[in-house]
Amino acid sequence: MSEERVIYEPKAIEAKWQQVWADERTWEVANPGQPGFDDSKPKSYVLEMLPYPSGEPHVGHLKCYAVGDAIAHFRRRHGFEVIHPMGYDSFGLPAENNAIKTGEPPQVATERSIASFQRQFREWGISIDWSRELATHTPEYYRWTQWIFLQLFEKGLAYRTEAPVQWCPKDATVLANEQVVDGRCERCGTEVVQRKLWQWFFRITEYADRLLADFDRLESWPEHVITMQRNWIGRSEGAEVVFRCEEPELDFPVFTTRPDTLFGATFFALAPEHPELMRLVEGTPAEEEVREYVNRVGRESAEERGAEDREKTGVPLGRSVVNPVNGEQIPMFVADYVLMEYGTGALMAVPGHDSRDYAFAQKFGLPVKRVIEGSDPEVAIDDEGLPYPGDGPMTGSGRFDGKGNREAYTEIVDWLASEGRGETAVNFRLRDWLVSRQRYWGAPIPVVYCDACGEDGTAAIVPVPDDQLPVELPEVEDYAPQGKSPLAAAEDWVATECPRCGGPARRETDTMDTFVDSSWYFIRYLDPRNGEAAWDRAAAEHWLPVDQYIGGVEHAILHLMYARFFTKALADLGSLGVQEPFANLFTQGMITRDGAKMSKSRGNTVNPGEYVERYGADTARTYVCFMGPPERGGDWTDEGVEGVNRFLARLWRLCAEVEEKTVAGEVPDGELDGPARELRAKAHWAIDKATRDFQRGFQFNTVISAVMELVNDSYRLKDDLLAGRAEGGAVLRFATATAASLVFPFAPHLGAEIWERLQGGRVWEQSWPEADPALLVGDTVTLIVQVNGKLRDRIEADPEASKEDLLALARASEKVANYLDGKEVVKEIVVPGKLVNLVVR
RNA sequence: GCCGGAGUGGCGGAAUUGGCAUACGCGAUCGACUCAAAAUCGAUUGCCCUUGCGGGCUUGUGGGUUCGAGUCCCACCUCCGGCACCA
Repeated sequence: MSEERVIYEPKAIEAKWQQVWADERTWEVANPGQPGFDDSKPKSYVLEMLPYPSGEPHVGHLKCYAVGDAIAHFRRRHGFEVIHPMGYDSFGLPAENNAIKTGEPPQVATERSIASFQRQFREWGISIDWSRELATHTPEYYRWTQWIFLQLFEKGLAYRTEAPVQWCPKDATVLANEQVVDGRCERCGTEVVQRKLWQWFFRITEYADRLLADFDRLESWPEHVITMQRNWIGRSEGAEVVFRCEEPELDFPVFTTRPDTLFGATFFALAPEHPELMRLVEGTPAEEEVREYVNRVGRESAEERGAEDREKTGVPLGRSVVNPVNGEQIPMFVADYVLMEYGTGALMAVPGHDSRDYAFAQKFGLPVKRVIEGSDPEVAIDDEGLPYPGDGPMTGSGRFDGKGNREAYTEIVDWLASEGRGETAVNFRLRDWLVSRQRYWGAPIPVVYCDACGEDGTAAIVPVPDDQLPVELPEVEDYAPQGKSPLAAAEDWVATECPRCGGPARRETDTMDTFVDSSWYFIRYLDPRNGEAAWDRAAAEHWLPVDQYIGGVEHAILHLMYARFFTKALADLGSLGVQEPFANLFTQGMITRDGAKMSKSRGNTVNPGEYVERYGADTARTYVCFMGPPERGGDWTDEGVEGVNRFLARLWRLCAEVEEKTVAGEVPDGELDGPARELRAKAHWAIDKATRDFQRGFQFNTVISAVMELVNDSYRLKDDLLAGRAEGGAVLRFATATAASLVFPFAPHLGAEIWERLQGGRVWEQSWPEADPALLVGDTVTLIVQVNGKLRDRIEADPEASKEDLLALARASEKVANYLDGKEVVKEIVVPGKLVNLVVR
């Protein structure tokens, strides 16, 4: 090279290696029993959440796959057989909304977007096993989504019922509870309204306890994700207690976490949606007012009703129930602070010890009764110190008076249980998963309705038999929902034959929530071309669970909980041998720009393709890993990208010079001195640091900074090394190749190229380098000398020096002597190899 | 309100077990190269006082433990995320 300038041109390097990986199918792995299966290696399943293909990949995708790919490479080079597949979560609303707007069929836009993702994943050099690629919108895939649905149906885990559900008027579909955020549709932000509709549900509530208990089976999940799921499931222990209404004769069970306050119940409230409500008031003077109230509440949005400082409202029913602990008649109300979705839709109100009941009692002039001694000034409103939510001795509670409320709690429940009027109970906030959608672009729910097979004028639900799957999406003209699924318009498709009796029947026209598709894709990757079964049991057995899952924290509740539920249900069905799908979870933080979340409307989006074009994929990938700890967010800056590009270019130029001026060969592992000794030690330090930080929670930012230090030192020492003996050149070559080897998981093209030039062969076939522990100990250590805890001198010392030697060294320091002058040393602290602290008076 | 997480230079961040605070990168300043610029290479860069030598201060705030605290304990402030009339 000599005078000619060496320029880092990533385009050529990247194209070269991408071609190698494609031609040689480098990242493909075989299943047990297939040719090429390597049973000598332990397996590792590294998986990033599959992308939703809408438009072009954005910078969040780049980060997710850059992080996952680094992990995959690291594991491969630690001797693992790594399975690292990719697919597309390709059903869903955006493609359909686009279709409504433009008339372009959703499959066309979806497949165009998939092509763009495929191209960019290849341009980014992500090490994907392309032989396992899948897309959830293809009949080959959703055939098995439908099969799983039917398995759940047979087991009673999928069911159809009429229930009040959240309806998004804009998207004209129902939503799962999890998809309603602050009373608004998660996707479009429209306020949702409640409707009573016939819908399909998955019985996830049956798994609530196991979803909680099995957090213990996970190896490593971020604590906050577990906490969020735990809160979402919302398990409360308490009691179910029956309050009897004598006129009309009806039993009203309630759930309470405070059976110890039963003697303080002074009224009783029902949710406006309570099924027995109208029966209670029919033909009474209260009927009119109650009906109006219920209608008014029904018109309100979930957001209005859930508003924080909302004043309590309600209407007396003119009826009463009997408190089972003391026989008192207490008045009944309908009140909208009672939620039909939680507990039994009815509650016993204890205004003395619950602030909401207290507020209601105040408004309606109802009695407030103290049954537990004590006061909490933080919440107490009145002079009596009520309401009081805390613990204390019982009062006003008959024979329980004087006992601690915790003790009374158990006794009251036992007593009610013996009388058959109550029992301990557990309640969950978690609701069953509403999976039907009145939309086009999803997997059809594979059932038909047959009048002939039904009874009492209701049609029978008949599952579509396995050999008739998939139930393929029909083509339609108009994708716009009309309050019912657009599939309903495909009349030829809807009209079918009953698989049971052969008579005329109608297909279900709802499709499945796309979260159903993504709840099992990680299993399909293991056997993606299987036309006979959803997966081969042996393949699933071998690869599962996912050893490392990587994705955005926004899926902490929805996707991750649904996938856990599916895994457990499929295990119960005998189709899987694991209880948890994802042993380790890593959630990457969001990249912002100018301190704000990227959005088209704000105009602060980053198109990764542009940066890949300008600086190369290696720079873009390394940058997102270097910005900060990957689990945290970070702000994208062009200067930062340039800095990383500068570093890679610097490494590239170093390689060029080393290639020209040194010869390939082993590093002398014997005695070295001077810069050769120093740089060899630095290389081993970098190996050690990079390896530990990689393992310690994927701290890629410091892994990369260690490689930067190695490159910086190589520059600093290279002229000396090249001018000196041959060993110097060998060490420089070793240091440069080591830098390439360590940076490979982030910048795979450059890493591969430099390794090939300097050492020959494929870097990904090399074991991850190991630091020689003997070289990690320096020739000297810097002894910190403190006087009264303040740094006064640094002295180079022998790492093996004894405490006495170190003390003598410290006392011999002139700088230290100034501070000891005329003072008495009262204490000497010596930490061998580190510091001496002299305490003087 | 409840439950998490975080506060370190001009900026992103580092600091492994309680032991050199500010690694690495960005930005800035200066120098070399150049007619010049860019690129590159090298140097400097926490704050304050000081011509210099040198000294003092510094990890959101206040206290504590310790020979020694960014790190541990107590109280508080601020920001971010999640949940929120859940009986």
